[in-house]
Amino acid sequence: MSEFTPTPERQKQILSLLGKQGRLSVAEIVEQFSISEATARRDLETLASQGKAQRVHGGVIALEQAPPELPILEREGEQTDEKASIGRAAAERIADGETVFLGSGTTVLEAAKHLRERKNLTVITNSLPVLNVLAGIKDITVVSLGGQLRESELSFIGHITEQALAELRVDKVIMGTRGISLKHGLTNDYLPETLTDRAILKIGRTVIIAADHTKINRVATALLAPLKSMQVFVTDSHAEKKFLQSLKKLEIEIVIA
Amino acid sequence: MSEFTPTPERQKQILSLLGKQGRLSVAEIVEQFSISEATARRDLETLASQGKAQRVHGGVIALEQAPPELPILEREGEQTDEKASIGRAAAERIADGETVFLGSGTTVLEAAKHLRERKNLTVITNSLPVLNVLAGIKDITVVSLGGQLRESELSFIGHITEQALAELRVDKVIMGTRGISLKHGLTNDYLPETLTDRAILKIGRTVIIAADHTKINRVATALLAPLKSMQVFVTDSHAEKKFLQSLKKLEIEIVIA
DNA sequence: CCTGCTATGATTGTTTATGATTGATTGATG
DNA sequence: CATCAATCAATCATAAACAATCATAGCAGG
Repeated sequence: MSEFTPTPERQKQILSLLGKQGRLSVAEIVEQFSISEATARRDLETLASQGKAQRVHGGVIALEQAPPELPILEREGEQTDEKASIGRAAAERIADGETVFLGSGTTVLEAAKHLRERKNLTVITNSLPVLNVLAGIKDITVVSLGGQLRESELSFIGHITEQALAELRVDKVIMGTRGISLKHGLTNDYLPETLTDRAILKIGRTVIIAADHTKINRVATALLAPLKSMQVFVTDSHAEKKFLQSLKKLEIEIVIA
Repeated sequence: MSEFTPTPERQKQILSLLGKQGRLSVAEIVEQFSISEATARRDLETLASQGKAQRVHGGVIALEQAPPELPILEREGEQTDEKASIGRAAAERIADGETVFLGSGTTVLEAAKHLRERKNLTVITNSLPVLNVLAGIKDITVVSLGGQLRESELSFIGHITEQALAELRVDKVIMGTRGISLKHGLTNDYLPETLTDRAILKIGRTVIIAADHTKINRVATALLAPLKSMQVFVTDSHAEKKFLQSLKKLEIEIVIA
């Protein structure tokens, strides 16, 4: 893979780290990015001059942010790189002209970002962030399931959601999961969402599950569906080989992002 | 390998690679396509000048798609002050604990902003901006009608929307309008939305129409509803007195923001 | 065959990003 | 408030990346 990290890119990463941690020392940056102190300071100087961070002796601190950090936003940032490439790989399974359902979660959101250049696409979703990412894009018809907005995930669930699902069919479904294991299949951790998610799985001919390696062999509280309800599994290169082998035996296609 | 690749084709491939990796160094391109650095740079220059990639020292990075300015956002700014105070006045008609429907449009969006501090409120909406304004707020239950997203207004319309409406009833409806006249009543300018809007008017016991004075005596293309289907009209102080008098005779409550 | 055009690659001097060095500044600690 | 280690700004050196220029090869049209 490319180790090429241009300066603006690195500064963005610093900013993102800063957002997560609230503050960063020069030393931390030096270590994290393998750059000299001089460069680290120059980056901080740049960010400070752009008003994106506040410089202090020894490092930087994040600016006070007005909008309350929503859970889904907080979670963004963990395994960011993996999630981005998984999302990208999942998006590549979608062709121009198709109708696709996108579920909630940060990985799926990454996939949505990469669908913006598709032509003549119809996207159905129950995720508010996905709606925002795809709203107003030419050549993409966006359909939202309605329903009650679940705060933590910013996704719609409930009776209205399921009623809307009953009217729709799609070529492909891209969903995330909280846990995937050979024994328990796909699991979630919020029961009311499970009913909605099950309904979603049924409307697609091809189900693509996108999940980074930390989800593997993990079991969340609510059983969602057996493994065989998915056709494609997209994950990152840290995924345990043995697990992937077992999936292959179940005739599930494996994509390593 | 070693196929001849015409220049535009190669540039497309570079773009596609960039989409997958997020960033590309000149060196990577040189290697991948067996071309000289000069050519690689020329390609990147071309792509950058077309706005398809962002050039940085050492290579390029993928653009983060700056969401195109949406019509509704552009429209924000006209009569901003009036709309803000109309929105506030409309929001004041809503009490803690009520269930309210918010339609689309900038004036209603202003009302939504002022509902954020209400307790135990249930808000139903078909407007994406309203969803975003109220998402994740404690003490507010947010319910979205689903449906097809109408680009220009960022509102949901269509069959799914109306189906969801059939299941819901609210205490109060706050809506905007494109035109309001004594003779033609409330009018809109996009026919498919009209059906949805009519359905919305039916689910509320009290209908509050919020519209600045420029909408008065204006007639848009699609007839929406007669004046008597609204109970409260909120407008600004520039509204024509005679018009307001006539509304009062129809037992419509007038609120001047 | 020539002529002009385009894409390319090589060469050049210039600019940029970076890391090292140095002496100044800071702020913690006794 | 004096001391000292940490941190800093300023400067310089260097290697990588760059833009500009020119030369060449391939090709189209006359």
